[in-house]
Amino acid sequence: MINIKDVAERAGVSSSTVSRVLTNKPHVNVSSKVRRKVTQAVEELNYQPNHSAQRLRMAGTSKLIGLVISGMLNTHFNAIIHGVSDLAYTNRMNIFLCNAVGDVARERYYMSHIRAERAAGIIVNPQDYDNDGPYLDELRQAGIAVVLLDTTVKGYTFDSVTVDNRQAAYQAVEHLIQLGHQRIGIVSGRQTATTAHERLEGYKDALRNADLAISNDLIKDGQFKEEMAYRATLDFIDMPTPPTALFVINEPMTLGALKALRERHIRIPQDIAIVGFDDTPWSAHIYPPLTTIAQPTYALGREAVRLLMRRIDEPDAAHLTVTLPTDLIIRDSCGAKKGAF
Amino acid sequence: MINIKDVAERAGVSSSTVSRVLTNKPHVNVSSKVRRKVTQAVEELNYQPNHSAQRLRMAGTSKLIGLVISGMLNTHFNAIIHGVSDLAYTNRMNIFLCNAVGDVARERYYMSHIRAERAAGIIVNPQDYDNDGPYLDELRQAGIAVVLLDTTVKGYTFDSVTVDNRQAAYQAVEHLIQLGHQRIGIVSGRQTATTAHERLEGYKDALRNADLAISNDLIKDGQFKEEMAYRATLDFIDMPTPPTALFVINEPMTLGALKALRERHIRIPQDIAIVGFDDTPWSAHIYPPLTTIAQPTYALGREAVRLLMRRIDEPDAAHLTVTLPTDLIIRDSCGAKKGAF
DNA sequence: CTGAAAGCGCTTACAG
DNA sequence: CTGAAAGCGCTTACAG
Repeated sequence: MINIKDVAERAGVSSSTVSRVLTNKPHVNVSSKVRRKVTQAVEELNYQPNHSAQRLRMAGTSKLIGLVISGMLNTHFNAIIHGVSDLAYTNRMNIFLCNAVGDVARERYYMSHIRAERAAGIIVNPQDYDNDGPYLDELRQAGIAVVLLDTTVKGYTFDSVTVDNRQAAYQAVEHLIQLGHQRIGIVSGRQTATTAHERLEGYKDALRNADLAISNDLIKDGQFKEEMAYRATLDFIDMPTPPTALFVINEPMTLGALKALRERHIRIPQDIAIVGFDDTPWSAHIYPPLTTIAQPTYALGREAVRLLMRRIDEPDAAHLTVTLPTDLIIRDSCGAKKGAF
Repeated sequence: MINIKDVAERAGVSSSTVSRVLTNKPHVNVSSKVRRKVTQAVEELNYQPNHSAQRLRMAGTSKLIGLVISGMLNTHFNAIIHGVSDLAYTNRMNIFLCNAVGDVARERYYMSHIRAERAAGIIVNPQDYDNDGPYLDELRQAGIAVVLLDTTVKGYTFDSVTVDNRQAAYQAVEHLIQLGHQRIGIVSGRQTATTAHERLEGYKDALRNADLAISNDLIKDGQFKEEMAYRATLDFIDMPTPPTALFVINEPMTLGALKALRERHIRIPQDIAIVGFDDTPWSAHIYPPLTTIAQPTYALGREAVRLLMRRIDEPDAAHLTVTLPTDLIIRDSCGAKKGAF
């Protein structure tokens, strides 16, 4: 592996000079003759500066960012990664992808890795509202910019990018109520995630607002997982008086609910209406086309990077929360297009 | 940001000693008293060794791997990333995620970044069969282990993990032929990707084997993109004698084809049968449920890491190609379940 | 068992 | 305009 000294030797200059032409700063002058010799040597040797050495030398100018997400099997996060990677590329920042897979210990491991790498920043979808705060604050203390994605964290304020989950859920459930549903079940997620908590609150708001009772029988925890939602849905079906509509608060769980309904030959929306959360390219093609809350996923990813760049530039700027709009996409699974119940 | 010297000072030892207890190598001895003092100081100061410095010092022992994929909006790659990230985590390797987005220049940028980071290895889905070889060989010369994913590269041999694309395509098209189809269109991809090339060859094999003519009218390039496939499908529909069946060779393009068919109210499979490539959790829920070739995506990701670890350990081992099996999942879009034409 | 010293590959004041 | 030297934070022979 060739280094700056090799280049210097080949070009017949000092390594200081090589560095100068390569870093190419506005106010340092190098004669064009020397510049040419160096450039040529770099090309001939196919020299590539060692980023580790550069980072070591220039502490605090890292071009690395950590992206910690809680799962890959979810179009929501996939699209966020897409948005993050695009704007990161524009800024020539490089991404450590950290897939926590819903495992808090693994999330912690990744956080410490990001610190050990002296990344400039971290974009994270915290999994543990109650306990992640101190860990993230530690990163911040260590000079790493922190931006939260989707969820927030107890006791600490960070820049964050999210949607109004409560309002979005309210809108979804209100829509079902307007279609005449009175018994609406919700397949919710881990309440340690603020997204799940807020979506559940939005569900309750909508019921309250319509003077409908809030019944614990109609609230089931699918833990954001397909399999758990599958079982929760079966439980709903097996109730003496099953709900006439279901609100399922993420994509994998919507798949689980659909699976359960299919197996039991429950017709959608005639027997049970469904509204999901998160739109995917497939949503329009399923049977029946899925009514769902769409999040601006790609934009969420981009905004996260934007906030991060700002925080890196101005570590002491006021904290910002960017809230992006959601969209209730009405298709057929809610029954709206076939008339109210 | 605190460093090893701070720890040494606090513990009242030299930084050599701190390093010794932290690296914790089998045959170096540190008295348990000193060990305790160091451990305590590390905890009190919440010290985290600087990975860049470690890498610089211990050249050739990087724990970083680059993962270069050609797109994020594709369940295939998402699941591969999942597999890669899981096994990487097991090996405590960390991932630079590089989303080339179908852009060769961006792919090249990422390759040079990975080299500049002195990563231990790179797992890459090369986009350009004709020209990527020399770039990847350069990485290899620089001591970076290379594993190819899905596609290969002209003129150079690397470890690679893939499926038998030609055979898989053959099976898909043969299935359509057995159902009575004689005019089978293919929505193919960039021929600079070996996957696309091989799938097209498999398509031709199946036609030839059934003594059916290979017509260029029935071969359209969707460039692996939804929008292009949408247009290609419209073109198919508008032919004087449209095909009675379509083979679409990846997920985004299948979405595009479905969209075109829906818009024109073409019934599947009665008017046109469809077989896709790549299974997703949604495939079973669409209307009609999609017949498709499923790839073992998660396993592909894991195998790629396995090959990479092997190559890192034994840089001069013989090159390996791991070929994983695909599965033709017969649902309804091919018409098999409703009887042959 | 422990410490002082060298060196990994860079960048950047400091001289000239 | 260019070079010699120091130093970023580590690890590891080398002494003792």
